[in-house]
Amino acid sequence: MDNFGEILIKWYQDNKRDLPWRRTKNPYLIWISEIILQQTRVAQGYDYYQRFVKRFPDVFSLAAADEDEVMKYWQGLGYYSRARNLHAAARSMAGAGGFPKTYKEVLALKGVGEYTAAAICSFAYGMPYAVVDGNVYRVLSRWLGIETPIDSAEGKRIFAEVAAELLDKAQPGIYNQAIMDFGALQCTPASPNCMFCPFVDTCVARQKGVVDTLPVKQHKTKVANRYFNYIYVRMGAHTLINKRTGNDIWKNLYELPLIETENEVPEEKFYALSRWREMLAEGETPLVRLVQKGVKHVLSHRVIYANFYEVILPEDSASFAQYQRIRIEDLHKFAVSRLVNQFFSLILKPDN
DNA sequence: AAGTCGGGGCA
DNA sequence: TGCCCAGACTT
Repeated sequence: MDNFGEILIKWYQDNKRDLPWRRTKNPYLIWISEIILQQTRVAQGYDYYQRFVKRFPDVFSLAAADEDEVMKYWQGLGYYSRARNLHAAARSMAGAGGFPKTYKEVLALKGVGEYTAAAICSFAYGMPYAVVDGNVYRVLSRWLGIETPIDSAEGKRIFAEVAAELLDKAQPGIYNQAIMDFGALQCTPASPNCMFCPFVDTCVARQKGVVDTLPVKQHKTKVANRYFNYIYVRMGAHTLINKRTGNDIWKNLYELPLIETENEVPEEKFYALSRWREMLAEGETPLVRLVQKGVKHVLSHRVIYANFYEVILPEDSASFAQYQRIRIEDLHKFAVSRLVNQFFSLILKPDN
């Protein structure tokens, strides 16, 4: 036992996790799991997978669903373009008769890039395509001592070539699962378990003492602030919502009427905002109060500071005419961001 | 090539 | 706090 793949697969047999999407060769189920797990830890995506495939057991049931319902099943998971693309791809596949059988066709599905296509085709069809994900970058950069940045064109090329060369072409599915589990469980980003690693004697990074510095990433995301002022309108038993449609965060999720500002707007100045005045019908002076102030919502490259105002208007008010009017008790049926959802949790409690 | 898109877990 | 996670898409 002297080559990388054999040692890796031996480690995998002793340490692998028992995961539901590993118990099937159904390309649809594998596809769903791979999309859910993009930039998402297994622990975070696990329950979403179970609920999703129970409701949408095949490509036709997913294709037949409304996008709003698909988004609701994705609520809270993040990167919502995954859900939109998943649904669009399902409709495309249903129209074509089912899940595609070739790498080229799989790669052409919306939301499926080189990593996901390799994963699906190796796991479901046994095709010899090597996955290159965050785990693979880490494991290979350390074992081989590759210092080329993984987010450069040259780095992507080099790692793809090395990964393809190391792939066990007789059992590509097992090998791909093995290298990813090895990265997730053994060769972890922080404090990897080098003491009990089967590659401890051949790992270049270990020999050079640079395990902590690999893989190299050249680009760091800068974080910008945004300021949201949400308006919770109460008109008797009704409230108002809106679907986000622009090319922005939370596209196709619902939210309350929103006024975004360049800077933090203190309560005294909120009432003078022109956009706020324009939302009101002529002559209406609603009862307004600031319910939640300065809620900090952290995303990967944005920090949102949100204020939540409550506005009380008569049941037959003509204000906020451009928004969708729904019963307050139906709020839970719409897919919303974590930020909006935490506000709903607060206001829907009986003691508020 | 760089920017954008969520949310959560970890040291 | 900063970094990372079974990445893909747009500009």
